[in-house]
Amino acid sequence: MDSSSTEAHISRRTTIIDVAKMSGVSPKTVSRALNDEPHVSARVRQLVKDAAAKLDYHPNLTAQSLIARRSFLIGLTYERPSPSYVVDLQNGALDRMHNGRYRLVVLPFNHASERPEELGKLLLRTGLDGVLLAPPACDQIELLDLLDRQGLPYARITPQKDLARGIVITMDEVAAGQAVASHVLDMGHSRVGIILGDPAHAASLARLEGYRRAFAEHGKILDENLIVTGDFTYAVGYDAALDLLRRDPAPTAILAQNDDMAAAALAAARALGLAVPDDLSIAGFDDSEVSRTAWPQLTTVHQPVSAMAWDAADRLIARLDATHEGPALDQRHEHAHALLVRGSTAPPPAYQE
Amino acid sequence: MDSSSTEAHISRRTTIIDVAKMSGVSPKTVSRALNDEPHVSARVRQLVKDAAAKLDYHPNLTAQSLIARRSFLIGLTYERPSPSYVVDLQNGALDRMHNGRYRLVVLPFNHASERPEELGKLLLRTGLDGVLLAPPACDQIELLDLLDRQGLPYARITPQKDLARGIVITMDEVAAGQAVASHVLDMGHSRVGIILGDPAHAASLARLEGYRRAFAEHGKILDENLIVTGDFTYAVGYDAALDLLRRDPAPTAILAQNDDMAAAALAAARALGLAVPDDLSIAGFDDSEVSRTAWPQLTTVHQPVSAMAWDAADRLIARLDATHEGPALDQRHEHAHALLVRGSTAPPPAYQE
DNA sequence: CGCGGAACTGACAACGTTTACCGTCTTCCT
DNA sequence: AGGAAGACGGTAAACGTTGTCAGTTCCGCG
Repeated sequence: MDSSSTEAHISRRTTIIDVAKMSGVSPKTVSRALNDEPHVSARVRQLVKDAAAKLDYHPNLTAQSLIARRSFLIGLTYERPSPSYVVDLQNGALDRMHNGRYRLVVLPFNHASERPEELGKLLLRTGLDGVLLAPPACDQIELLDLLDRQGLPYARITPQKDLARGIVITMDEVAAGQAVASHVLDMGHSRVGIILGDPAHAASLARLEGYRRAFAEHGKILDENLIVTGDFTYAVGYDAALDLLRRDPAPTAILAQNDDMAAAALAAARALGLAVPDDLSIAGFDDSEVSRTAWPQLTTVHQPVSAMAWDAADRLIARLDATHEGPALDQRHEHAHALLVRGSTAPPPAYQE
Repeated sequence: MDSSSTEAHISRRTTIIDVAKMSGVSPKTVSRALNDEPHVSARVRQLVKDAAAKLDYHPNLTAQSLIARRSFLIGLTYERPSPSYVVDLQNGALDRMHNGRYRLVVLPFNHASERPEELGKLLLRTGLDGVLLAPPACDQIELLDLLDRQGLPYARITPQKDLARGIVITMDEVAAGQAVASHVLDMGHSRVGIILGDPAHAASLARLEGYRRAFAEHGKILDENLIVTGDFTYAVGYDAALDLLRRDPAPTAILAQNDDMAAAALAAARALGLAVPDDLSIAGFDDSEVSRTAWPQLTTVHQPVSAMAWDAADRLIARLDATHEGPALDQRHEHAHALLVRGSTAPPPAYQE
């Protein structure tokens, strides 16, 4: 009647002993055969593998971990960014781990900057072999100190500070910011509103620095009053955009530091009756899904999130699998950004014929 | 010079033995003290805790797992759905596990319907205690058979078939489909185009059944020629919408089976010069992020993904933590949908004054 | 002053696998 | 025939923790 009652029986998982008995060899030979070690004849190896298959035997990972002194768990920690960013990170990392022995544990953690040691405790408590640190955790020096002290290896994805520390996967945020700003300035815009991301992310300031360089390069002045602070979320971005657009005179272009906030600016513009890109140009950042599903599609900067996560996982795993005498691996790798010009940017109204 | 050379030293993790030595009691007592078990005097308990804190001691989870015969790992498997759906699932499940001993391992797997036993092998090989199955894996009977045979507990999120099997968290997809279709029909639409999701997801057909009921209820005919098949992705949804909108006469409303495809329909409508909702009404499904960041915001059906994932994790954990003699828990839980009427739907052109 | 019982503590085995070391028995080569 | 290399098994130990059980201490009470 109750299907769960059947499993109340002795449902002991099959162990290596069972396989040994079935194939008529010693447990140790089973181990050797299944792990493709030498000193096993082809006949016995096949015998063992058949028996294992028939019994649906899967070696107990926990026991293997205990003896290997590794959990084969890699953590990924991030802080409420946009869903597509998270998924890109995960997919990149998982793609690298595919068919490996490692498993990916997700560990979102908010407000890492305010309580780094709490995050550190979480990471330690989780029993990881290594951890992938996305912004802003990758820039929490206190956290890095703790991890170093406890000997937990980490790979940092797009950190902005202390770039000599640990495995570092970067993108030149300054150059990326400069590229998108130059694009807008090239088209003739001068009054440019800026919606910053979360100030806790060092990337926000790096991108702003890029904007400044573009302005300097073009001999134009970046109006500090047109810089407002967001936090990478749509809701706050919407208010920030409304704030900017109600200025007099209003900016003719808005640079948002991620696509979600750019999409919010798009909505704010529509609410005020402004056409994009004819009345107002909007550029985002990240090349996330929303930049493609928005209308018009957003001009943005492609951030190779998946590729960086892949790389981070790759180097972290290389580090974990390295025999300790091996030569130090190069710890740093820089990825290229790419400006994607789409439909949300155009010359300012005055310039149109 | 090379910072990694320092860790080549004996960086043995601190064990319970170290704590025992430091506090001058037996390892067993340390274990008891730290786990807040009885039979330890307050004095000794404090002594041990102090020593543990001073040594930054964290018990080895692997060893604990070995003896508990549990890995404290819960898997989540899903198949390339929209990022916000994945993130909602994860957040819901993680929210339940917060501060528990369980950890969430993500296991995306594509084309589960074509090779269920491969997915099963992956789940088994990963050493999980239990697994959360999102669509369409939750409806792969072959997979459920394999998991049952191996005794791996699972919770199914919004399955459509075999609802008596395992832990089942459902939403009435038929009723949800009926609700959104009724909304559109109520406003006076008759020529309604439909963009189905991936046919491998049983939910696609359930929602369609709901549409049919709404049409029947309103005494209207659902034109089978206006049903096109998508796969839940934006790109395919775009082509499907273009296909529908080029019919003569074109539909005055489109029901898309998820928000991504609805956003694509929005873009397709704009490409053809149609205004939404004045010329064309569009409704989505899921209440995902894109339904809020699109413009106009999409009328959609809220699917309580996070809440369902929370529930799935909750019941799965209850099952895992249950002493085997405990009474059978209720295995089924149904969540309510909610129709969200937003800006993308309005009466058809002929009805407007 | 001794006794019963509760409270506390520790020795030992166990979880399932791999590693180490050594011994035996084939097999095949010269 | 002698010898060497390869194949395999036995036994023991290890990984770090907790369950079992027996032992010790401490207390109040007769």
